[in-house]
Amino acid sequence: MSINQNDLRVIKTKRNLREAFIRLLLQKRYDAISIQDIVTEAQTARVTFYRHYKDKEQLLVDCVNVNFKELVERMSQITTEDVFNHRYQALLLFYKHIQEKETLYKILFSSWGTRVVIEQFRKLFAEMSKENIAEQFHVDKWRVPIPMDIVAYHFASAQIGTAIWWLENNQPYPPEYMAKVSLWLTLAGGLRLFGEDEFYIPPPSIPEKPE
Amino acid sequence: MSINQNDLRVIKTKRNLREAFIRLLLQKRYDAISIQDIVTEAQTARVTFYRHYKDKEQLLVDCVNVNFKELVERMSQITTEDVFNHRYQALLLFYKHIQEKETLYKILFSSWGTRVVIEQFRKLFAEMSKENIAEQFHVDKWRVPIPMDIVAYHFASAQIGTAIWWLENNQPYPPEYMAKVSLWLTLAGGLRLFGEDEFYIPPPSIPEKPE
DNA sequence: AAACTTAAGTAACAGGTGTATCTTTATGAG
DNA sequence: CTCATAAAGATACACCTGTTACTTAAGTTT
Repeated sequence: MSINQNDLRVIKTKRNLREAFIRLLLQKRYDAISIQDIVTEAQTARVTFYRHYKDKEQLLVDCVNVNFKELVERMSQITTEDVFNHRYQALLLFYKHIQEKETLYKILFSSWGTRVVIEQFRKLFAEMSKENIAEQFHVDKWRVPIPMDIVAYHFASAQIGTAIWWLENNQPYPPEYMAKVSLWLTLAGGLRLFGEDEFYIPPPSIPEKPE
Repeated sequence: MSINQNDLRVIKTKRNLREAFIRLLLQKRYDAISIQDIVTEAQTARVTFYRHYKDKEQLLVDCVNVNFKELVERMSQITTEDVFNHRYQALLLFYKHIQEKETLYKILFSSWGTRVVIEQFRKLFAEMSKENIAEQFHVDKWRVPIPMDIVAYHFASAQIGTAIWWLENNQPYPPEYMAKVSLWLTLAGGLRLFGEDEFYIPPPSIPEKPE
């Protein structure tokens, strides 16, 4: 029934399509690229495309994923005990990765249809944040009653937002600065903007979850 | 050349299309709705659609915008001097608005193509955050050297992320709780997760902006 | 109320999309 | 090496998209 992803022909075909797509993305906007364009560039039949991908978006997701394995791989090699430092290193790699693939990511982020990329980033960070925060929750004497999912989503989205700003404004600051700012905003929050004691907010208590 | 937006016929036609679209969205997925479907439902000609909207997405943006005017209107009527409380009230209205239009927004958020909505939300919050933060920056004795744009994007994205989580998880908590959590995470950040003094991070100094 | 302006409707077209059927050919298991 | 298997290629189809040229009719203006 379904296609054997280990078949040499499949691997070749998919790589072919990905590479053709990337080549086209360097030439024209995402929306302006038709499936026909992609298969022509990849020198294959249109039907073949549909055998592997539901639509153009799925091909993009595949491209982004392949690229991401690299980033995830790098992040997994960070060797620090310090959670704070770990988070900083991860963010730094994140920004450096975007910088390294500047041309590609600029294109990816610039056209609307490609918010796919954002979604992938979000998932990655949400996963990462979840782990970090989970640890903290265990050793945490405060036991802040906020569901971890919310925290993960909140932090991940915040970091992605900052990164998008950076990209859309042509990277006015170096990755080191961005990682530091992003981390600082996430951890210290706006608290300092308001003065520390003046606006102290007690952690909200968790309400009954209705069935 | 361009179409007179005040012409009664135009107003009628556009409202017609919006309403037809919303009706269809309650029946099937965004992707599954064709322009043909919309104009059939609206009892108008396909060409008419294209006279007013570039594509399906632009119609959606219009729908979202119309809905948003309401929210923005409500937010503008908050009458508190206290910045913290103002922000809480705004977030509360935000969550209540989503809750009020639950069915619609669930559909809007559920399908990928409709991340348009997120984009609109993001803009709204970025604008709001900017204003609030701008004020704070003026009276702030700390003078934290982080560009306001970054701060706005960071906070806005964080809040949107939290809201999406809430929607995607079928609103397990009441709006009051969500507004409080969202605000607490934004302002107090994860600082408390790590213990306050232990991980104190000095605000990053601003680097030279390269020409 | 009549005349003018301009939006809506009709019809047609060149592309693109996604799917089904059948043939050819590359791959990998024995 | 050979053969069964399954992926790639060729062709055709119904439907959708975005656009143009032209006609009809609703609305605005005087």
